[in-house]
Amino acid sequence: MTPDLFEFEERQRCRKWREELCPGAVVLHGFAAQDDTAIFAALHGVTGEAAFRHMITPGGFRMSVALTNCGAYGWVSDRTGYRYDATDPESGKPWPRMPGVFLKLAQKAAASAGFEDFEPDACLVNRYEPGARLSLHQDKNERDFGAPIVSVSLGLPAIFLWGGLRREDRPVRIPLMHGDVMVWGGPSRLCYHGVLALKEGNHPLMGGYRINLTFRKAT
DNA sequence: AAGTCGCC
DNA sequence: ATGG
Repeated sequence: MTPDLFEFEERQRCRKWREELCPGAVVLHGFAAQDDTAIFAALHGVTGEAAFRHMITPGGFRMSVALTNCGAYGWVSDRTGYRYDATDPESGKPWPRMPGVFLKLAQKAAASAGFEDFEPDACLVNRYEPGARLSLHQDKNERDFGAPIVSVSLGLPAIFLWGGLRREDRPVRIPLMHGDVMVWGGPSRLCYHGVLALKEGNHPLMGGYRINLTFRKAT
């Protein structure tokens, strides 16, 4: 198959995905770029209180992505399962409070995508190093799927995988760069998604990492 | 179960 | 290298 034909078919698939599989998902290119130094400073505050760690999946595997949380609730995984917890299992203390710059950014992005009054109570902070990946999954540990998901990309670029509502739906590849924000909710709230293994690189602000902030209403 | 592997 |  020629590259042109491949690109044409990929475009067709993207259109089908937008219109049929995941309506309501939005990519806001560069939306967070202007705030990146403030976000970076706030991030240091959060990770100083609750360090990145590699959680264990119920299957007993170590996740390649390191994560921590801020906000009233944090997403945790161990051999017993996935859940939201108000305390950090590493320290027994509450998660760091959600920085104002995080909350405002999430609310502004949600509103831009048509979701007014987004009140996230959980912010997952994912750190990808080269080789780290996230296989296809749904965000479904939240109590109420009425609220959207807001996902902020910082640092090294990554290829995001956007699937449909069924695991068998072949994902579309979406390149995400520093400052890009994705919002999905409504009919696309439970779409499968993942991230391909991160490539090596250097970013002026984030160095050799990709940081992803994911805002959710957990309760 | 948000993982990894071997095989094709 | 990629994907089932």
